[in-house]
Amino acid sequence: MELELKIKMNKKLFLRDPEQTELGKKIIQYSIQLIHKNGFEAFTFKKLAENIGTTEAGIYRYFENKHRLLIYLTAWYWSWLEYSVAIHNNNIDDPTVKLKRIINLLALTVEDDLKTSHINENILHQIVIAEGSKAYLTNHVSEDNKDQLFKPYKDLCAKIGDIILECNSQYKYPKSLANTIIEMAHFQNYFMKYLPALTDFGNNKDELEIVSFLSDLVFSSIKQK
Amino acid sequence: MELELKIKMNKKLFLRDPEQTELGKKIIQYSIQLIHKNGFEAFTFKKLAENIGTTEAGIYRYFENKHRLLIYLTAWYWSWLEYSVAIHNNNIDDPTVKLKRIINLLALTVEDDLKTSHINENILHQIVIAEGSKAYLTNHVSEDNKDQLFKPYKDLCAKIGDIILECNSQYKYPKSLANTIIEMAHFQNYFMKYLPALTDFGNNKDELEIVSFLSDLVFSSIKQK
DNA sequence: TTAGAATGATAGCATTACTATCTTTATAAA
DNA sequence: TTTATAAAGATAGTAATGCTATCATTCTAA
Repeated sequence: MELELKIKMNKKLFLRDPEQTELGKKIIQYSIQLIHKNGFEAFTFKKLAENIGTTEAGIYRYFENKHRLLIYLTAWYWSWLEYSVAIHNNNIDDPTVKLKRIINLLALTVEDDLKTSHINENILHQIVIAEGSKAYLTNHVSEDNKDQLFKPYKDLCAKIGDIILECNSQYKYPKSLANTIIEMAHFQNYFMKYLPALTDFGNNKDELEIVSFLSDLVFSSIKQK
Repeated sequence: MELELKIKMNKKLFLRDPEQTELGKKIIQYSIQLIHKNGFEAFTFKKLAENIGTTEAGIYRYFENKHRLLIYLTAWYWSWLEYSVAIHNNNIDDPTVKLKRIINLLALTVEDDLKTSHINENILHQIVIAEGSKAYLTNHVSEDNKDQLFKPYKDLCAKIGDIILECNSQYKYPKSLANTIIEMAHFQNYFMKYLPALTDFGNNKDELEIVSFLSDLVFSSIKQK
């Protein structure tokens, strides 16, 4: 059985839908590689075009600019993660267990999903860790937000927030705690790798320690007094 | 009584010390204004030079590039905040009180410190909220870290971590919790302003709610079982 | 008075971030 | 079979960005 997974993306994210053509898929595939390799600042459409074997103008037919492409990639990732969370929490009733699984999904190394042949989720996860916040930390965040570009991120936060409320319906900050889990899963991972003095995880660089930290943080917060 | 406060900065942050000359101080002063106004991406040395009434090449004598200037500004801010924390917690014994005051300093609107005439701390705080993480979210974070460019941030984290341990010497993640407080104070502020659906603070946009959220998060985590 | 440091003025250059246009190729309907 | 039309290729061009270099001027401190 061979399955293929397609995520429906907001049309404002692109000029031409990259999922619909071979070149489009290559743009996604190679941009993930390149951004991961050189970082978002050093990434240009010219270099991407050279890697793919097409022209700069060709890329511009799909994405307005590299920032839009970054938003596309992160939005795709959050959508995929929400789907992934749904799968992993299927048939689970205990909200505590659900929350723990979410923390695992956020903090542990992601495996490549074979149902999306041109997207390497493992690398995309690393991009989201290192570059993800740049998607919304811009001067045009409000306009982008009006265009619903951050909806997948918000949706995931909302879902996690609901599970937090399932754990404790009295807890006052489910959404803020949800985005704290997400952001901190990524920040601790980044700090552990590149600025280890900022964390308590020493040099063993074990992602399970991040899970422990986050679990402790979350469950002590939402447990009833 | 008129006081002046000077913060000693790591020499690798600049080519020529901006605190030593009039032009240098103007670079700091106007870069804060411009980055705040247009965002870091749209900020260029050319525009800065035009605003100051000097030339692009003149700015390059002080800073290697705009990213170094951003690191300088954030590093300066963290140093100033550590000093500010020290002042506010002077003569306080109860570590719980100290921690609460730190959360207030991080999450509430900062007032301009008149002891630093060319730096508007209120605006700089807003820059650190919106652009601060870009200082270390780069491909050259490790080299920059070797040059100690992030020391002020680390120092502040370490100080906060120590106070967390004063509250509960058994708590396992003082440093990670410290950077969580710092980052989340800023992220919640940013989300409240620009992506309010992500938070539980509704439309009243009261920074005191962030203080409540963070206090709840921190003190439920470190309270002994 | 004179050497050194800082600044001003100007030039130049490779790269980036696009936009435009024209041609070719593939596909699918008339 | 012809004929639209959509996608891609090829090429050019342009303003802005991110620098570096040089030479002249001013200002200050020995």
